[in-house]
Amino acid sequence: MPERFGRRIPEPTVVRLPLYQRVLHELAREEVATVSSAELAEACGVNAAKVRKDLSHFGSYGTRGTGYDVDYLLGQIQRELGIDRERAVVIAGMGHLGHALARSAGFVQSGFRIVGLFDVEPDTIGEVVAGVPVRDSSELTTACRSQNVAIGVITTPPTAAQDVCDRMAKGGVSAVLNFAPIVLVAPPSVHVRHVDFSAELQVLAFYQAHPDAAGRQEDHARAGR
Amino acid sequence: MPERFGRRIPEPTVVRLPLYQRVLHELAREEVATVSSAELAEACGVNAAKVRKDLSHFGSYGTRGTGYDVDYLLGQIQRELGIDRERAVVIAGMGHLGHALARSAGFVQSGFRIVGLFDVEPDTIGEVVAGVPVRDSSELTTACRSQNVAIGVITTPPTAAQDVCDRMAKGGVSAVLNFAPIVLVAPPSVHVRHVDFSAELQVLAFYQAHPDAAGRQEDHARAGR
DNA sequence: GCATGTGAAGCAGTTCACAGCG
DNA sequence: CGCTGTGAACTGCTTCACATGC
Repeated sequence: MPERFGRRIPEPTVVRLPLYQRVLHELAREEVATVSSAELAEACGVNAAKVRKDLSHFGSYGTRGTGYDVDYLLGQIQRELGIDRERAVVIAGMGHLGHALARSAGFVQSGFRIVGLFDVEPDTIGEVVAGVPVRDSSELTTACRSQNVAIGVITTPPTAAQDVCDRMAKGGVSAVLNFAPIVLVAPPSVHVRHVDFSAELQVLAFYQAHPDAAGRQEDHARAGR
Repeated sequence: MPERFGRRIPEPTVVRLPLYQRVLHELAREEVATVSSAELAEACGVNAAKVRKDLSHFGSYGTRGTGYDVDYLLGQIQRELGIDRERAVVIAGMGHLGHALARSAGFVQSGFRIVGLFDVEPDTIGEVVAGVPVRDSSELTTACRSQNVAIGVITTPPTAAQDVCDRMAKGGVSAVLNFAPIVLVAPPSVHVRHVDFSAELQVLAFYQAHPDAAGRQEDHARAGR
């Protein structure tokens, strides 16, 4: 077992945790009691050794000869992901994407609660989306501070994104999910992740233009069909 | 120079190409004539050596002592990304996210043209979004085939995603961008990329719960502020 | 002189393969 | 006997450092 605390988890492992979480959740709903690393790997489209190595970073949760107890493992992963405690989220930029995210089920499901929506358009301000009123972006910093916001989501146009990020950081937000196509500059205390649709499309386009250099398409299952 | 053709481009490099493309596009608009790898790296939040290595995979586009010609380099990258030719895209699942993507500027900008929208809800079918009528998902396969669709975008609920993916694959689509929280199984000829909002949030939550094991937050710039 | 292009070194994550244990 | 947990080997990306060339 790796020395607990001071434990340094590889980022690829962290990124796979939500995947394991979702699949285990599904198995739990199907009342499956135990899974082997091979079965879990199959369902996640990854390598079995990777699953075991990933899980081993957090301790020994399995039983040799049997596998992992689904409920217990699920609980451990959720604990690692900090899903037990609820986190306050704000969304800045209530265009189509902001609206879509505000109404999305995925947010609420995993302990994320939307406590604020922000925009600069007078027409949009005041509108109520998913039970939350849209406020003026100028209130962003104080709102984040007073409502103890953990995560800020940026769905503004790229020109406004840096400003909004600054306001969030100033309001004490320490994690930002950025959908604007721009490289954000943030203090080291703020963890930024970036999602870029058109970049994803361009990557797909690249592989279509270069079917030769496709490399292995990840180890995801892709049964003949 | 690496032997052209048979060239195998590392995936991390491919993923950075759209980033370089966007930043170069910006520089071109500002009428900047040349960039050094250091400047481009700074703007992209990556390491300068990485930029040079990435670009070197495609040939020698720079001038020693000077840097890279912005317009020329931009053109080369766009050619590599295959942005020159227009690609037909369909979106399946016209919920809030599907609507948002259909109206998104990012799609049209980079040579992606939406030629079809699909859903199963009778209320939604027939609606016209961004000038494109929503059709019944049962027409997906034939529509993909007849309109020579290159890329399929899946924004359906998770339960419908695999079915929709199968229909796309059957219709000759060779690239899929999946927003549904499910692991898709597709034939090897189909390249699948996955975007998962709530997974991203969970990753952020993990790092908040473990500020110790944050690792280096990428080499992205994060000036003191 | 200055910035590219690139071998070589370094490092991180993946995969193997098997000892250990239920 | 089966499956986990993990050292060791491997693979591949990143970073360094410098020769090369404008």
